[in-house]
Amino acid sequence: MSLSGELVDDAQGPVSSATGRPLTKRGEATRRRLLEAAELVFAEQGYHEASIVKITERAGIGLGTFYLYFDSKQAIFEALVLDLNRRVRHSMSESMEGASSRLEAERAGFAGFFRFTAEHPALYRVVREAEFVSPEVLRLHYTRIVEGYEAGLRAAQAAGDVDRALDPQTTAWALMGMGELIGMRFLLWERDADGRPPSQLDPVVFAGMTRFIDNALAPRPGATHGEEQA
Amino acid sequence: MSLSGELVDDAQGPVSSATGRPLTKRGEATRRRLLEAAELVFAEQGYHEASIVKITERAGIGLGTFYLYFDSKQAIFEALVLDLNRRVRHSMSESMEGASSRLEAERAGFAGFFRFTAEHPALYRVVREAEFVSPEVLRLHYTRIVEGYEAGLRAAQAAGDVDRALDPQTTAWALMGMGELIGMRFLLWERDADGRPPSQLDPVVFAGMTRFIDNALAPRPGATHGEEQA
Amino acid sequence: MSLSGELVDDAQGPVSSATGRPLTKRGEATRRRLLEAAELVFAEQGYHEASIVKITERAGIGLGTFYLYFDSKQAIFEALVLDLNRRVRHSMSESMEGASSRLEAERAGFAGFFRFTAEHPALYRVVREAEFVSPEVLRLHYTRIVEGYEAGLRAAQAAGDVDRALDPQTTAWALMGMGELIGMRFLLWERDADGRPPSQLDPVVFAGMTRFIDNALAPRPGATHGEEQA
Amino acid sequence: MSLSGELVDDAQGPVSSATGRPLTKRGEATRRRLLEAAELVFAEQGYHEASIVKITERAGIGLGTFYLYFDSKQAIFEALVLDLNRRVRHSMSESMEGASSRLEAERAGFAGFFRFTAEHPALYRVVREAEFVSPEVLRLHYTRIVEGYEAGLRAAQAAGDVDRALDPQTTAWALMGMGELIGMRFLLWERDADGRPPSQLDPVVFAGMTRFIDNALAPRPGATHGEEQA
DNA sequence: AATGAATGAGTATTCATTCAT
DNA sequence: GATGAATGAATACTCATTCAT
Repeated sequence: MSLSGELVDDAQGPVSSATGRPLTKRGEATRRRLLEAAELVFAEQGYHEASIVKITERAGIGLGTFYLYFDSKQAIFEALVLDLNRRVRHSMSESMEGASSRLEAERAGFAGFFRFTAEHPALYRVVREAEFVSPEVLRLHYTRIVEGYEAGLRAAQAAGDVDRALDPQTTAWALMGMGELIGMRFLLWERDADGRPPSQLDPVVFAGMTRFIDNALAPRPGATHGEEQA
Repeated sequence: MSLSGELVDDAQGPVSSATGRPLTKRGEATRRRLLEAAELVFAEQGYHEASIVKITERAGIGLGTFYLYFDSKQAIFEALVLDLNRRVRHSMSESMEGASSRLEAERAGFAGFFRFTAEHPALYRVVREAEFVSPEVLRLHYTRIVEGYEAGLRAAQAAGDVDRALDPQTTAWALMGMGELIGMRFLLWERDADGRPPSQLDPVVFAGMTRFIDNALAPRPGATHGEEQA
Repeated sequence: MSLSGELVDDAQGPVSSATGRPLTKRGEATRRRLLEAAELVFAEQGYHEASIVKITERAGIGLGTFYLYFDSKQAIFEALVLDLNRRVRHSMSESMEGASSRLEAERAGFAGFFRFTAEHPALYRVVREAEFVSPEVLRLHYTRIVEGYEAGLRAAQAAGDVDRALDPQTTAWALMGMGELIGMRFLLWERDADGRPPSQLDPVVFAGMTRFIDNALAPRPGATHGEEQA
Repeated sequence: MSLSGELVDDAQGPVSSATGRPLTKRGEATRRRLLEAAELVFAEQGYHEASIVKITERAGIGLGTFYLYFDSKQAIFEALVLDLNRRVRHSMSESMEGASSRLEAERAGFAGFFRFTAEHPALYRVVREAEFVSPEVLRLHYTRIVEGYEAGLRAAQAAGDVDRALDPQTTAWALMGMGELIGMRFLLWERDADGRPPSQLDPVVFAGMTRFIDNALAPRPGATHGEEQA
């Protein structure tokens, strides 16, 4: 009911909301402009303050045109969350490429996450409001990111790079939570002398976080093999 | 603009919103009923779906009466967040009393946080929506909790119970984020076979989290004295 | 689904659409003004062209107030049809009082029907559009009137005043149809030299119709006893 | 204002709505498909719920193409009413052919009318809604049918087959009204055990109606020659 | 101290019609 | 001849807030 239509991730490319037909090149461009405008408007005003009129004005298209591409306000919101999710994960894996070690990769992933957060404050605000607008899509968002962490952790544990006594799922969610609140506090709330948001995390904070994560994940000499689990 | 009136925490007790006079005993009770109804309604429906009519009906009070106690919908929302914040911190310090060690206390604090979260899902939902409704009060909420963590961490570092290389502020926000997402994922999203939410954290998860925190905070043999800081 | 709420005919008096409570005297008056405005607006513009704003402006009350009394545009429409139905039947039975014979009463009933039609062209237009807006209420309208005719016919047949070979139900619907189209053609479509609608049926037409009905209903010498009936 | 363009009955065959030129054979077919689709859509949804998109989709034709054949939604509606009117009158005269007497013909005409009504419920719904969409075309519809009745009645009166005291015009409208309401009640509202509409009038009803008409029209021994008129 | 009738600004959504291709 | 993307005017309905009682 809540998810308008299915949650399929545009596997075969976007289609017209009215006719169900695949979009022409012109249509594709219009849809993209709507999504970009929506990102800005939702980020600035939040879901409820945002309005279709504001979005279409920002996109420079007619009001009615909106409904050729999205069924409803909720529908574009969900499409936007999924779109941002895809992009943040892309940003994270890009950062991780070429890392020399597991831990290095984990760190790089975080850096990618923070970079994206700083560049797209929308992601943050939009996702938090999703809790009430579209719980399913919110879960999808978190779960997809967490699954990436979790897979990395399991591999690192197998390789002996990460403490085997840690529960990978719990740990993955813990890392997700850390990233979220630290991004919120030190990127989104912070303002420099000119009142402008920082473009990257303060080095002290980043170092502190790295230390924290390194400590938490490092294999412990005493612990032999994950016997605490379950 | 956003904070209706000041954010003072009712230091001298609540006053009539209309006359500014302190409340009589009867008025006090009416105000309390409104806050309790608001907690339920906001938790179930979220800020925007909630309405003054729903709150007053739930409280068994006339619509007009509402404005004798609160200036606006936003005002009762802010009062509610502050109230919940006071109570969750109370729950945490209660849990920490009688802890034998610093680390023990930290763990107990987390347990108190999760207990409160499980018992008051309202806190969680209400706080997440506060981002858009009243950013100031949201910051106050997080900051107050984090300050507690941070003070504890500094003391523990001084006593040598916690790794001195960790930045206390960063670490405190990291812990807050962990608690928030783990509470969300494993308390609020989880459902047992009967579709009912769990009343406490799954032991595996709690153990995994404890291990994670213990690892992260434990003093490292190699590190001598916080020289990595800034 | 179509009938908003139930079709009960305000047996215990109208209630607030919002709270479900019975109306105060002031509320009662407001509701009456809305119904009167609705009769005019629906009659002039038809259901679809009519709008809540037009109705409330005509009634001289605020837009939002409308929804204190009716759940929707359809709801006031249905209430109006039922109200008009009650009144036309009242007008008909009033006309029939004191008729010296069965046939006389039947004729008087028709006269009452036409009088009401001439005074309330709304009835006619509103009812015809009801076919699409609220089929149930339309059926109720016709059925209630027809039942009156039918009961009269049965009694008259028993008394030997009406041809016993006639099927009372079919005959009742035939009479209803006659009345409707003759009212439409000779009252609602007709205009005098000044372009004004007539306030009563042209005597030629009324006489023609009376002759037609008298012929149709009069007991036939040849027919012995309603053996044609089902 | 209401009649889009003139009400001429396509006397010289349909023309392009855009160029005003007569249609090619291909164009003719497209126009016909549009009218057929319109009959279905208007009948199922009524005028206002119907939309050009629904009609063109049903016709398997591009949206823009519609305006090559009709100026507006109202224009196709009017064309449709006129088309149905032509066909119902055709159906009626077909039925009347070969009737042995005037009264027989009258009865056969009714049978034809009901047959058409049962087969084209569209006629009924579309016509009733026409009251608000296009009053002129509605009048044309009724008037054309009534004129047929009236002519027949005059001839029958001249031949002494019908009571000369009846006013032919009034009687014709009375018959029209009877047919309409009886068709509505016993064809369109009726459903058999399987919920399907009947394909013809119930014999009891038809017999009852025949008796009613026969009574009404039969020459009365007492009445000499229409002296009651005016 | 309490009430609830009245208000009207604000918003999502629909659809007939146009026009560039 | 045919198409369908784009348009924006129009409308039902909600709800925080006021105020007379």
